[in-house]
Amino acid sequence: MESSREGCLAVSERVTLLTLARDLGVSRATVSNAYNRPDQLSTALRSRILARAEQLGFAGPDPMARGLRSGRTGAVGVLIDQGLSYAFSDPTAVLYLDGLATELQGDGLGLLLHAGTGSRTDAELVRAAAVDAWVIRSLPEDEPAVEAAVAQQRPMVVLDQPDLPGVPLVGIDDAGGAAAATRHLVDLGHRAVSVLTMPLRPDGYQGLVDAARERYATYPVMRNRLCAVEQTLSAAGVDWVDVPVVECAVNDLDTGALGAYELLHRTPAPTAILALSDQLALGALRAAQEMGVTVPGTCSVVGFDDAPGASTAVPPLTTVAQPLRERGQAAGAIVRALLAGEPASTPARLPVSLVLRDSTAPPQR
Amino acid sequence: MESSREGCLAVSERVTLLTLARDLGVSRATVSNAYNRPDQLSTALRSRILARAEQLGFAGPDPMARGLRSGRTGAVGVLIDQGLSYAFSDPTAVLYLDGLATELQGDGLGLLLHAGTGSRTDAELVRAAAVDAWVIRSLPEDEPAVEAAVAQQRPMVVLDQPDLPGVPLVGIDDAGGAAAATRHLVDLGHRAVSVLTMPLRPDGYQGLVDAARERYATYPVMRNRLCAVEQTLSAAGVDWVDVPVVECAVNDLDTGALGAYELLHRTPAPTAILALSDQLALGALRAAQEMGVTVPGTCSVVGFDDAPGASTAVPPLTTVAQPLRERGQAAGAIVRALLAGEPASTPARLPVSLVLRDSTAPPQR
DNA sequence: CGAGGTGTCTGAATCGATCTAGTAGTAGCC
DNA sequence: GGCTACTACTAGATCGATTCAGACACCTCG
Repeated sequence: MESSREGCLAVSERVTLLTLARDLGVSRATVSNAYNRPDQLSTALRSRILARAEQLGFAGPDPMARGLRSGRTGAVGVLIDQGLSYAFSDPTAVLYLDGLATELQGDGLGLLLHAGTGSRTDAELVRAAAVDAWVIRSLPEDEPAVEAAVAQQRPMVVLDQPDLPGVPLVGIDDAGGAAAATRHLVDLGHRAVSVLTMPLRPDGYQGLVDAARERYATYPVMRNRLCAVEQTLSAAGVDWVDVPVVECAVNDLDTGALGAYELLHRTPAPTAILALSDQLALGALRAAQEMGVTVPGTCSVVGFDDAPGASTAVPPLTTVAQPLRERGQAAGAIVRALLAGEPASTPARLPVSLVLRDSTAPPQR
Repeated sequence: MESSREGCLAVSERVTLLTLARDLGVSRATVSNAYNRPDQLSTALRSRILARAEQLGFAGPDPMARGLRSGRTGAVGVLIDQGLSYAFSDPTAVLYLDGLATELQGDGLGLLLHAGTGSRTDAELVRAAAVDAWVIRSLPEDEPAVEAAVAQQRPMVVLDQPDLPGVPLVGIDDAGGAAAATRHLVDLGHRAVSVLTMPLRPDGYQGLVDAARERYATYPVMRNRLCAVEQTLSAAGVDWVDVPVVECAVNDLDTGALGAYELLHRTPAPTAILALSDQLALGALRAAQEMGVTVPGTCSVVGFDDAPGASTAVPPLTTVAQPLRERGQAAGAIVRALLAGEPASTPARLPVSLVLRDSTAPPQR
């Protein structure tokens, strides 16, 4: 018998498995088993251990030590772009996170959020993060934080972009969706189409996009969608050099409105604006309203995502619908599979569908 | 010299500090220093180590082991209620998280999100989470996950509720705000006031609140606000038993509308609805509109929070403004201080202010 | 009676780093 | 030469658990 006099709550030392074991005169292994393998000891001893642990203020095995030994932390790293404020303000991002969290919660996994804003320090944070797996959504191809995550050699899933070799990707048929939206406008008779795009590079650029910038965009999703738009328009006899493309530095309503102003002020005025996200499309609706441009009378507007808000916009937005929450769940399911040691059943790209509402119509003559 | 033949990328074994040290013929301490204390070794050796590490695919010291030894993980646990989907859909919660993240990002801390939904398994997750500190927002007093977090004996900060002994709390003057809003209605001449409240207990109850439920609410913030409303109305000569209070099971627009329907259908009809959150107030606006009740003509509506959306509502909402993002930042600052070993400078409750807009007016005669 | 089982519990190795104290080696200085 | 000062690096203890291979007692069955 050693010092520990009676059951007083000693303020001094930290209580560990060892402390508890000594106090009770059993081995560390037994105390560990009391927590992790109830079948390995008598229920009597187990409850004695648990009771004493409670008395001494022992909150259970140290998560860090346990993690080191067993190789699991119970956290999945989530890499988002632009910082949390942006991620939370983008409804499509919220739905993704929600789907992901829902899927992982069942396995007792929490989400460790980290931003990838292009800075070196982000990469440092990622390098130092103790997670079981990484889920990355919509980051540019050359993001340092992504490289840091890849270097950790842990299970990993990417949503949308970037496309990393050997890493399962959950994505949609971007080209198909963009083509369908474009074709819809073409079929209505539009030829003076303008395009509003999300960032092509994370450099804060706002304004008209030239061919070089388009070709060397580091966000492959936007590259693919733009490319599909170009092809579809070309096939309809519209020369791509005559199609103004404005890049919005931020994917939100205000910036979308800003970009739309620029497009609507050009001559000849566009008869249709094809926005590559609903946030931008909603911004375009607002800009049009403020400029007295009727939609779809004077100018049609098409979005992409079918985010919440698209259907209740005025007018309701014609857009390319994609399964937003389901994508998050799909990513979560792959993470679970990978952590369970199963091979990732990389799903095909999820299908999209054009939803026709009231923001598009044939051009006025 | 041992096996490791040349610089080939051995697929087989995991590379650790030790592997690398052996490979280079230096000690583990030196390799560790190459990463953590560049000043402790010659730059020549350091770059040799780093180069070789890159070759062997060593991504830096294992975060878990480092965490065990140094007692830091670089993650702050965030406990939210109702699951992520809800947290992300509530704009006040998003602003809080944004402020918190902003404040912590600088110190290289990530956010580990966990939900406290009242279930035992949540508590297990919390117990097993490797974090440096906990930040809790708006959970009931008897939440098991909270107890689990407290038991960990780590630095901790609470936002709004619950009020835990010895734990710094960032909050606002709830009673003052509620009293101001009530007084405003009273001063306008309202006597038939109805109240719409957020959950008093996390049991999903929806409907009229009786005295017992009000008294034994496990969400102290709502308890306090209701209490202030009661006192202010009593002082104005309105008997509290005549004031219908409807509890909404979820703090969102739809549920707020539901609650408002119930209130507006009662006789005598209220001349004013005091909603204890802006989400509920916005729901009330919608319900009123759908019922053909004009606001503020037939019925005034007051909110609480000044959330985004309050000022652009139709009509713009009179509400109690509180510094939403700043609260998150304040919580983050306290966490940083605690982690730095400084004592928490518990701030006084942050001030609120009544913002008068167009949703309130004197009652029609 | 001995072989085999079962239920409990222990000892010691191990996870992969950090950190303190300390050893060489070199240089400066009187 | 002898002393201090400084740089560059190392050995070994340590963080707090998990886990596997037994040890021991007791029971059962042929």
